[in-house]
Amino acid sequence: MTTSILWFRRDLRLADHPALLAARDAADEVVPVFVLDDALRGPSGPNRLAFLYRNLRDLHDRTGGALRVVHGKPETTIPRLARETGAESVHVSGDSGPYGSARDQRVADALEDVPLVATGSPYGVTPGTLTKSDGSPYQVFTPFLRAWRSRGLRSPALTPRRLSWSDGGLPDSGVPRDPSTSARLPEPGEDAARAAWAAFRDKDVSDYARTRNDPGADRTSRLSPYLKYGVLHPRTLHADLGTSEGETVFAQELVWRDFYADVLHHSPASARQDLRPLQLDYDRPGKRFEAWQEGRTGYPIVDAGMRQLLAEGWMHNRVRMIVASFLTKDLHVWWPHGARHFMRHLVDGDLASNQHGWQWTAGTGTDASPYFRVFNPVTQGQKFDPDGAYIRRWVPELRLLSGKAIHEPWTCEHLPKGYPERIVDHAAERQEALDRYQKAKGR
DNA sequence: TTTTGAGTTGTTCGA
DNA sequence: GTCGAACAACTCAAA
Repeated sequence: MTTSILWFRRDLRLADHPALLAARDAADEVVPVFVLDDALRGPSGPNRLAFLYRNLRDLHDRTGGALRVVHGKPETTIPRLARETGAESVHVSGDSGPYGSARDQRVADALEDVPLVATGSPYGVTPGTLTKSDGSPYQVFTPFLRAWRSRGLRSPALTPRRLSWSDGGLPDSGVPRDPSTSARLPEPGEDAARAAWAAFRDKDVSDYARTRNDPGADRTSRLSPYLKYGVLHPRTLHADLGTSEGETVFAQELVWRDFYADVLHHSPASARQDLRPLQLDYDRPGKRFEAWQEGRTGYPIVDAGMRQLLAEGWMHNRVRMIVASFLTKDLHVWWPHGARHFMRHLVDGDLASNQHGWQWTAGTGTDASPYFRVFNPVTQGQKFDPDGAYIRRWVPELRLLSGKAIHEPWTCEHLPKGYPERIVDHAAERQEALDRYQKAKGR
């Protein structure tokens, strides 16, 4: 009897899983394991951790109770598990992130004679594989998208009909208790993920090109938490998509994930620093930063978004841009402060998408918005939440305001009870942001 | 080799 | 109200 280990990381599913097939083909029985790595648990925050644990319980059930969840450093636990189970190979989905790639190298070294076999990745195209004709990485999305499309779609991996899971004789200490969180998190598990995808595909994707920017309608796919942990693979989604306008736009949104993962793969330091330093003068995060975190800025669309983040561990993408612009351009705070707050709370917090989404807004990233593109929180609200449905949902103090006043409550004779004054004047701070940029340009 | 045009997500101002 | 211009600098691919 031969044994292989399937080490799950960001691929918590059994369907469309190439590394799972590789593990099965390599041995008679497969021992599924997951390592709770403190280096990753620390920055995850309770929302993402709770969602992770719930998905691990689903995976435990799906593997007939064979999944073993172990604590410790991967470079010590994986070799130990390989010894204890007598595994002849360890299989993973590749990880090209700054932490993951270094970790996998350490594990491969520590495993010595037992090969660590990487098959596939959490992305439609493995980061690092699409390059320009001169071999250098793409800096701009649209050429990346063209290259992505011309490469062609890969077919989903078959789901094995029979698979001999084994616990390898290892003790089952179970999945830890969920950390305490009051956020309403999405339903965990592969069935829930596939149901969410089917519902979106059958209904909302047809009108996605139009409705995706309407936070009140709330008709985006909400699949990001499943994609983050690989409960769904983007390849599965691409394979199901047709060529209508909505489907094309949605597919393109999925490619953004691949693009940003590719950028981070080539510039790992950009997770913590400016990809393209601007040398701007920034303000230290203080009281205003706290007001932003808590949704008390006095700008309704900003406060609605920040409160949704705390309540759901998720924020509509249009609003993510608005609140990011507010922090970086109106409060002049360096983007990593905002990105860290997002990563603490987001249930979908993907390092590449989050850090580079922030850098796009801040103007320090690849394909960055020009410095003069400063979002106006009032006009953004009027344009994308015209009847104020989104604001009313998240800022109850403003529920009774008329459609027009809800984006500018300070124009009312009395500010509604409990709602704060504006912490800054947008017009003045916009000018301040432009002035600071002009100053930095001379450096 | 050089040139040219287009490039996720915006705002303001003045005609 | 509507519309075009201006607001940089750089990447990339096609001509």
